[in-house]
Amino acid sequence: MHIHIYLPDGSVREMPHGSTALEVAKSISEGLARVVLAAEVNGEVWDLSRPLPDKASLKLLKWEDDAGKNTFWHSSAHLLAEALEALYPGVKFGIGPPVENGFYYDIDFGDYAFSSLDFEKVENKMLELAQQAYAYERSEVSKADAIAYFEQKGDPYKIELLQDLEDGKITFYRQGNFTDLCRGPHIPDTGRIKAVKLLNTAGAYWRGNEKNKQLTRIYGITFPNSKELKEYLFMLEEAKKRDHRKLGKELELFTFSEKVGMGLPLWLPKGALLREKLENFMRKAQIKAGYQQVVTPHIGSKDLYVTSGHWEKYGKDSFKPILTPHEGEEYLLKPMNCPHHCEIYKSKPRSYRDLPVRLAEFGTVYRYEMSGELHGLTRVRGFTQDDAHLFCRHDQVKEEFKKVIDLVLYTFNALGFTDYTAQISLRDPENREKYIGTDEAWEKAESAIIEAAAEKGLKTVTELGEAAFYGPKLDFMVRDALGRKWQLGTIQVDYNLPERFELEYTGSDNQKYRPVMIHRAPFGSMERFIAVLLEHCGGNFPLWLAPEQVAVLPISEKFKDYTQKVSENLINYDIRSFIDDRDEKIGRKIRDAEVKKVPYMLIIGEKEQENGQVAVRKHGQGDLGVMSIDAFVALINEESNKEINKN
RNA sequence: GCCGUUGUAGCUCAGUGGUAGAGCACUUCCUUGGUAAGGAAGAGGUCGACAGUUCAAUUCUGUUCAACGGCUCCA
Repeated sequence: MHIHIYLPDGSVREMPHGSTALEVAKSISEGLARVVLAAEVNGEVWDLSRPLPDKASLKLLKWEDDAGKNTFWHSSAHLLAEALEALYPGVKFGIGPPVENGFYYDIDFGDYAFSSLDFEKVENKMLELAQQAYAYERSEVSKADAIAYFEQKGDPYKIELLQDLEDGKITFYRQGNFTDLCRGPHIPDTGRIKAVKLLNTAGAYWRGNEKNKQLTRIYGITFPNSKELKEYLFMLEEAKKRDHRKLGKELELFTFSEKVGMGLPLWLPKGALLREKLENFMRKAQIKAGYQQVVTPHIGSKDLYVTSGHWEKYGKDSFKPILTPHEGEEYLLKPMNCPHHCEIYKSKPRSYRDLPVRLAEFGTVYRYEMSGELHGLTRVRGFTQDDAHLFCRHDQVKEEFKKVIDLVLYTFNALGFTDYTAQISLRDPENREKYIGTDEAWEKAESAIIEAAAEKGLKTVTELGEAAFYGPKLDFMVRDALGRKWQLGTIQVDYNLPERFELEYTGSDNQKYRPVMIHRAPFGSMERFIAVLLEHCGGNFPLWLAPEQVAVLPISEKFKDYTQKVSENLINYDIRSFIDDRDEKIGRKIRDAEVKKVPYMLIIGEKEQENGQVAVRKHGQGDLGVMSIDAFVALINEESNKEINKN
């Protein structure tokens, strides 16, 4: 009796009945058998030790495959649990899944405060257990037996998990002395794990619910060899160097002050200049796209937000209302610009001929974020949105949506973002009562977004249940230096606010109609965008954005007058520069300008003065030779123009 | 908000139950130097804040504030 196994290259292998994926690997080569971690059997990931069915399509998963890594890390989580059980008898186990970079296990340590000081001990224990090369053994158990096992062991979390599982589909995995409830699959044995590093600990609520007990989550990562671990740790160090909080301080872009308040960034001169450049870029693009700028106050009457529905839904996330001293009127620090813009729309009667009306504002908003949530510039309590609201007719929605996608892509392109994902967020079909608005309106909005994204050729992922309460949306997400995902640009359809504010326009038939509203912000917030941009370019801004474009470096004070002349020339051409006239050697001035990541340096000495030239040095590249001032100005202008207009 | 870690000079960080340290930055002086750190001197700290223990606390204990790593949330 033989079975037939189909391999990814199209070949078919004949194996004895009952053969496992590991045996298939061995039949190909011993080397392969040593590195294979798991098997994908008919699209499902399996242990290597399970007998294969006839006519199975088989893919052998190695470290290089994401599913292989996941299996490896999942097995590592079990190894961590085994080590913990050995070192801290009586600990209770939550869940221990693989994550993007490694794995974690949620542990109830009882009264013991587990901390990073314990890491080394646990790492050593893990390595010791790994060396025993215990096999991961799969067994099927009945629900009653499974519950009995954990009752006897005293693991209440596992019992809670078991309650939700269907009898007959429950499996245990055992390696060494440790048995865990687990769907699997796992790598063949612990011996594959050669390098172990625990990364950090964190509190995590059982099942992610704030009302439940908080467990200690231990994050770790493992590798099949120590070289890869070293490389990973090196990469982590490099990423830390790009952290926007570090670069923001070093490059003097922004700061925080306890006195001003947490989550409230202070923009230093260079950071403010950078923001201004980005705002001007967006303003110009928006004018081309037919937007009009408006300005609205930082506070608005509470009534405004009661009308918009935000008070009811997000009142707890706003700063508490401010009262006027005598009348006791209630005002909110504005958490949103849209209600204000609705009132601007209403300030005069609108005709169908006027639509779409596109109102834009760099609007600063204030939202209460929980203290533990604040994070550099990416999560703050006061921030400026590059906000705009488009009021249009139903038949214009899709077209407007597409134009906004164009604007977002133009922006990302100009700033060098190529690694982003577009997420379409739709309503949760199970929970329709969570949302404001009619089914009909929602269906129209959702199909408009899906069609617009498809026609623009966006690569998208669709998430059910991620929509805002008032409408579906399209978000653009990018990753920061440490791999964390951040939402930047957003486009949202809103059929709700026009209703609540009773917005109208007069149609060609002289009847009144409701416009549709589109909220959109290509940057999202200036703060978050700059944070991500800073990490993206590692502080080496494109020339057109660099707060300081040119450092003018005289070799000695003898060339003071000529240096001054060069500087005036640059100012005349709107090139941002500064003179370093300290009593230092030229090598020192160059070093300091390089560290500050100034794109260009001009070295001014006797030769340059005599010939009316400048010696040009480019950041990160070195000496470009001498040229006339005019030639340098042309070089700068050409480079900036090329950067902005690369679309 | 919750759990854990951290808090010493402008920055990066040593250190101690008995009057506080380094490097860089800063100030002054010397140096006038050609493509990534010239030399010397000086100034700078209520050791996050508030209590407690102690003859004595920056050090030990408690509380609090903030930052960091997560959880939860994100119009």
